Amino acid sequence: MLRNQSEELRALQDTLYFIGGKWRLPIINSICNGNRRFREIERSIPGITTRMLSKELKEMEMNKLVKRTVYDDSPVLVEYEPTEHCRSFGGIITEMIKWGKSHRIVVTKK
Amino acid sequence: MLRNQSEELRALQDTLYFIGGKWRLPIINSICNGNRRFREIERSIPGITTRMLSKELKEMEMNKLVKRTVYDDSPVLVEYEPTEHCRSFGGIITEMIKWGKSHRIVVTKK
DNA sequence: TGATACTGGTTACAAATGTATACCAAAATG
DNA sequence: CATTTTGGTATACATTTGTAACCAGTATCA
Repeated sequence: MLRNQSEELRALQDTLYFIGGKWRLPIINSICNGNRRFREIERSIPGITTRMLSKELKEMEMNKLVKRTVYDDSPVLVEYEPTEHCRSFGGIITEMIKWGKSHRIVVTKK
Repeated sequence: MLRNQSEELRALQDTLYFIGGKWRLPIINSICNGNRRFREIERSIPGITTRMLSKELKEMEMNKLVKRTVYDDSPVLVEYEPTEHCRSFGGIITEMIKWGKSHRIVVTKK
């Protein structure tokens, strides 16, 4: 065995820790696909609630995954933009979309 | 925009649903790396508890991700083997290991 | 001129999920 | 004969997630 398994496992667990729950990646995907406003992102992700989106966006801002800008026109306008860091999940997301597409029958059978 | 975004999002969410919590992928990884026995898998994943491993393995058996065999020598010997389905997560795991390795500094800084 | 809906969220409570810890019987090891 | 290993289970507790209502400010519609 040439690969360092425990190093790989640690990298895998780090990534999973960073990705966290079930909403982080869909949100990253939505924002990277061009959605910018709170309700726009919310509507683009079936099943998410205001509470979870709000919570995730806050954490993602702290982790420099998104940049939050408030335009103080009246009414106020809030915009979320992806950072480079945010886009670094592209490979993982692509692989997951690929898996989901080719296993759709299996998943929906349940 | 040529890609079908809502179809991709659905595929992504299906995959996330299937992967579930934070232990499924490390377990798949461990078993695909050759670990076969309960305590062996447990020891190979830092942080996991007996309860979570037991719970996950049960679900994974139902979802045909692993094959559980009981060899009734005395003492009893239980073996978990990966199925083809299990190995289909290879691409996702590889991408996650890649991400974890290249972002280690960022993650450990927290 | 109200009534309704949309903006970006917050709050309180319930349900689900995860963690910690102890425990089990049978067999092997020291 | 005491400890360790096997493959787990049971119980209690903590954390996370989901449900639902609500908020002020503005815009839209009849």
